[in-house]
Amino acid sequence: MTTKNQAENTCPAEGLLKILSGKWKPQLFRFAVNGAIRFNTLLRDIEGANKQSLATALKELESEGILHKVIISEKPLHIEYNLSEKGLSLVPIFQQLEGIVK
Amino acid sequence: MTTKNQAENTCPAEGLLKILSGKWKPQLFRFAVNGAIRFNTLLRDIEGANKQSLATALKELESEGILHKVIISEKPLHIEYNLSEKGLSLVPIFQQLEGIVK
DNA sequence: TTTAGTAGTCATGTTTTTTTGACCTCTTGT
DNA sequence: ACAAGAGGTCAAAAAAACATGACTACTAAA
Repeated sequence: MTTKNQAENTCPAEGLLKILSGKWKPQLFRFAVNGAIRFNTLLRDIEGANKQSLATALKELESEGILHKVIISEKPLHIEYNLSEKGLSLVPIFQQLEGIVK
Repeated sequence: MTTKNQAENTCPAEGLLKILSGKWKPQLFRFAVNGAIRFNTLLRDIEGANKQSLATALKELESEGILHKVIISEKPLHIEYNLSEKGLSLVPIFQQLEGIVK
């Protein structure tokens, strides 16, 4: 008995799962769901988080097209990260996952 | 501006995400979706996989209630892992994820 | 009795991820 | 001029995840 020779065996969801499960990523995602997020605010609000990891996480979520980096050129010029379309499409998935956890 | 003081900040989906994203886990899951899986068969069929990691992955998926370990006391006695109810409920989530990857 | 298959464990080593702490740039407030 | 906040980077260390190889126990066939 052989478990189907799906030799070329890369689960399509795998990459996305990895991206979403890195340290701090789920939190970042959740914060982003209810509004734009900013670096130093996150650093203050997520206890235990550190610059480097947040920077990496944001960069990865951005490069995966889940967050958009926006430079707000106003009075004290700052940077915001918003959920993209792709990011939004993940919301129901998180909700389902939360439903399953119970 | 403070990103909502959801100080006690554990994303409910986080644990599940982590469980699903460990090495070989997505593959194990996929194999399990189309039928019971067995240790040595997996070891042969998943190229690159090693005993230790498979054992750990199976154990974790089992302890999370995603797989059930079944001892088949037949002729040459062996062990099978099947998707549980919880495991089945993850199937649509994987499908959605696959739809998003594109 | 030796070999082969199933289903692992254990100790160890390597690799990858995360964390720490120092440093940098730019802008605004005092 | 200097401090303080925003938004980082870099090198190095610590921690977590993965891989390797040796070994175990049981069963069955040669």
